[in-house]
Amino acid sequence: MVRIQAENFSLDQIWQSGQCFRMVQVEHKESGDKEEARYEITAGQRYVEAVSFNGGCLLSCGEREFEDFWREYFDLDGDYGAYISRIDPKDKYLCQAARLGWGIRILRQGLWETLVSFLISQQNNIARIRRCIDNISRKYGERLVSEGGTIYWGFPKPEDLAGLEEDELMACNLGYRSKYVVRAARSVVSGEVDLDKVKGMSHREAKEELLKLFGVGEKVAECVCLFGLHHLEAFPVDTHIDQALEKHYRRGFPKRKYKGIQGVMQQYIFYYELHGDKGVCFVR
DNA sequence: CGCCAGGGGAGCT
DNA sequence: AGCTCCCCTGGC
Repeated sequence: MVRIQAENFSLDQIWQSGQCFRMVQVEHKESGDKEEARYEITAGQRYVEAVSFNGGCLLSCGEREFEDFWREYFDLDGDYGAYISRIDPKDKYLCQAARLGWGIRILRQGLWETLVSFLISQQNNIARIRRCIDNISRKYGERLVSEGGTIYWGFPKPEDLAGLEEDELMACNLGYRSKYVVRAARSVVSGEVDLDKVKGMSHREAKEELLKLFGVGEKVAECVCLFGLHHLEAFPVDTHIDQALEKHYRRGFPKRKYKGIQGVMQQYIFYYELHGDKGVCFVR
């Protein structure tokens, strides 16, 4: 077991931020002041179970596995306090958003995995996105067993999907997005789009490269850059963000002020728009 | 059954 | 840049 107790880190908020569709909340208890939740997290070919409580969380892995993978995955070396301190105190809206989403981290998810996830995300709701990804993992991913004996499925690799018919993933409930995923897999396998090269590119270059893929537009490309490449300057604009900008930033979001970390601010806003009305505010 | 929304995109002008 | 049309499911 590894205990994570860091400033500006909340597993619950990360889950609620909806950036990872392979993080599943399996239990949620609330009694008085205490709040506790259990999660199953799959990333790439790895799996871990987690319990969150007021003040931190526990991971079901050893120190070695944690240092090897999860520390980076959760972006625990990022200084989110520094990001938050850059927020303009006069921007009450953003201050409040960050006050609510103080524990969000931009997870460092795998590039291919993120690409497929957000191809599936378009015109789709989060519950179904999760189901879709679970379906393709079960059908085309590798069956693996955790140290604790839990069976889980790794994320299918491009080669696992490139040979399918374009509509074959409809059986996994992807709907019309099936051909986006299959074509993306083919483009990657053929080398038409080299994901390893994309990893070394600037944000502008990477985005341009991703936009070559059928089914990848502006919004999906920015999401892939933010969550799959950790380009913190990426600023995905979906329907929620668009509405928020309309309401609070009539002259456009002041990206200059937050140069290099616009993506973090985007997450605070996104989270606030989705959960702000529920009054969710975990005690620090 | 119809209607519509769900973290858009392609293909036009 | 803005507009239309389109794709598939699930909920009502």
